Amino acid sequence: MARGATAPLYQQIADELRTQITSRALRAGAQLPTELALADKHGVTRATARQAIGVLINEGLVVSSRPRGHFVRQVDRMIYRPQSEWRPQPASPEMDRFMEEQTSLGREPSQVIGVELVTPPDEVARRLDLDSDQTAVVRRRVRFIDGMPFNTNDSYYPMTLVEGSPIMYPADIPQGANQVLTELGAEQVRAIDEIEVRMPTPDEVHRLDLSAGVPVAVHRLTGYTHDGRPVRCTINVLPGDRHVILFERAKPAPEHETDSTTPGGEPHRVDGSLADRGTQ
Amino acid sequence: MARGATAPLYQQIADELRTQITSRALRAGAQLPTELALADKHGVTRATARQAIGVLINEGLVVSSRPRGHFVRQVDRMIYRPQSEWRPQPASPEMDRFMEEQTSLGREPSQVIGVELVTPPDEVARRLDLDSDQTAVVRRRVRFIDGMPFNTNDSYYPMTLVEGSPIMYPADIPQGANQVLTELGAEQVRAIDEIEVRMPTPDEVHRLDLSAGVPVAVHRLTGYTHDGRPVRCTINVLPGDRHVILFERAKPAPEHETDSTTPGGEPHRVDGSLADRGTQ
DNA sequence: CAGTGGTCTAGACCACTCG
DNA sequence: GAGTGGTCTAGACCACTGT
Repeated sequence: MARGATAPLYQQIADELRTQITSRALRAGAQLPTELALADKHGVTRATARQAIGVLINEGLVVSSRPRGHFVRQVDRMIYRPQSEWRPQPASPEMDRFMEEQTSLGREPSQVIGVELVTPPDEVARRLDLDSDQTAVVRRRVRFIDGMPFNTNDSYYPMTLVEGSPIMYPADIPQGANQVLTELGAEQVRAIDEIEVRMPTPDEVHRLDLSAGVPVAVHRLTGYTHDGRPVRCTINVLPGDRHVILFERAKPAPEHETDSTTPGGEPHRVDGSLADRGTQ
Repeated sequence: MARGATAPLYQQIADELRTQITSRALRAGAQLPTELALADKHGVTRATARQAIGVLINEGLVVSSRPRGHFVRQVDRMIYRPQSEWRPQPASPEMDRFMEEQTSLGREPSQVIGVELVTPPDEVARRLDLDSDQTAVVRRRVRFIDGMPFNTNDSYYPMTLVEGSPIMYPADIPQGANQVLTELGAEQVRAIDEIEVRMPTPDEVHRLDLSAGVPVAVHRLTGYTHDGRPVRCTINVLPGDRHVILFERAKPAPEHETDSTTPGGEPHRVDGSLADRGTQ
């Protein structure tokens, strides 16, 4: 870079537009110059102007609203709080600050799409300790807010555990699935949350109505009973432009102190039996 | 879809290649057909074949290694565990299963890039309860694994708090920054983790050597003392193809039970003073 | 130096929406 | 019907890497 060589034309154009967007000269929702206007202004063909806009689209800064034009993306994220299943109210006053305003706008119940009996995908079977021939019950739903798809939510339960319970039926469970598990003698008292970040699959793009340049967070939740038996595995797909994931933590009771400045500590390579490998 | 209209040619080609990749007919690391070969095979021009490959690149499935060709992306994620600052060892046996193998491969200490005095960006000032004219100390680092940049880590502290302490100097802190805070009478006992997902900025692409189609998770950690004073704000940028974020949780001591099946509960719109708004 | 991908031009036609 | 973006062609030249 900057070694005498000049950047490609489309990058220069993209850089100029990006600067206008990040500096708010072009505000969220504003229309960009048309491809022809951009091409004229910079003395290039429309294809090159288009390539510049394509860069910004893939960065998630710009959306195309055909055939009206290109517009600066508007983002409006909602708080997603995995801990709310056990702690509906935040435990700390600090947490309240993150949630103090407009916490109740546009709520709609999530919609149960259906219940299926399946041989679970590998990633689920491993987490539920199921053999490849054992079946699981999956409740699939898509959550909507203001009529827009917001996230998907697939909860898997071992078939042997939930057979005959309300979990098997595609209706809302008024008392909540966790309460049903407790009544089945399999109260979920611990959980592990995994969060992975990637670009969506075409199927996810379709189900969640995602536009280009929007990554997703995949939140996998595995719930365990007191004696360490996995009883449920939930896979949530959260569009990146619609969510902030929030956790709150407290320092555990002191035994021996071990501190590190860097959160995350030393990374561990994911090669174990529970890890997903290969291409995405 | 499928309403008589046929998909664009480049989409058809992209679909065919994607199927080969997800079915492992084309394995991670394998080379794709050259653009010319693809064009010939499908009777289109090179530009169209190129457009098809571009789709897969932006989905993160394919990388270009110029001028050798295009290859199926190889992903290898490491575990990132925010809780390890307080709990170096997992609390539950289930957690061990996620970390049982090759936990120590390729470790290298993170590298302290520098310490600066700055007026913190808005997102940090809000979280640290600083006025816009108060300064903060920021320790910037990039973590490397096997010589590759792995994530960035910027920790901000209120200047008035850490003045004169080892936190001000760009050397490693053997006892850890948390211990220094404790010695300063500001022990961090609670924390809030925020995780946001988006495409990287050009600067992040450069610093982390990201290729196209790789989103990032932004992990913001705010640490609080016993009396609720924020004492540090860390912003980590984690490339999506290199990390899985892991949390473990236990059900809090029972008071009144309130269960919900859906983790995340009802989303809350992020409009508060701590939220970041607008474009990305 | 052969072969790859990266950039760019100069056209063309289409589908859709808005006035 | 005018104007927008979406798709596609048929070329051209360049930069870089491996042999």
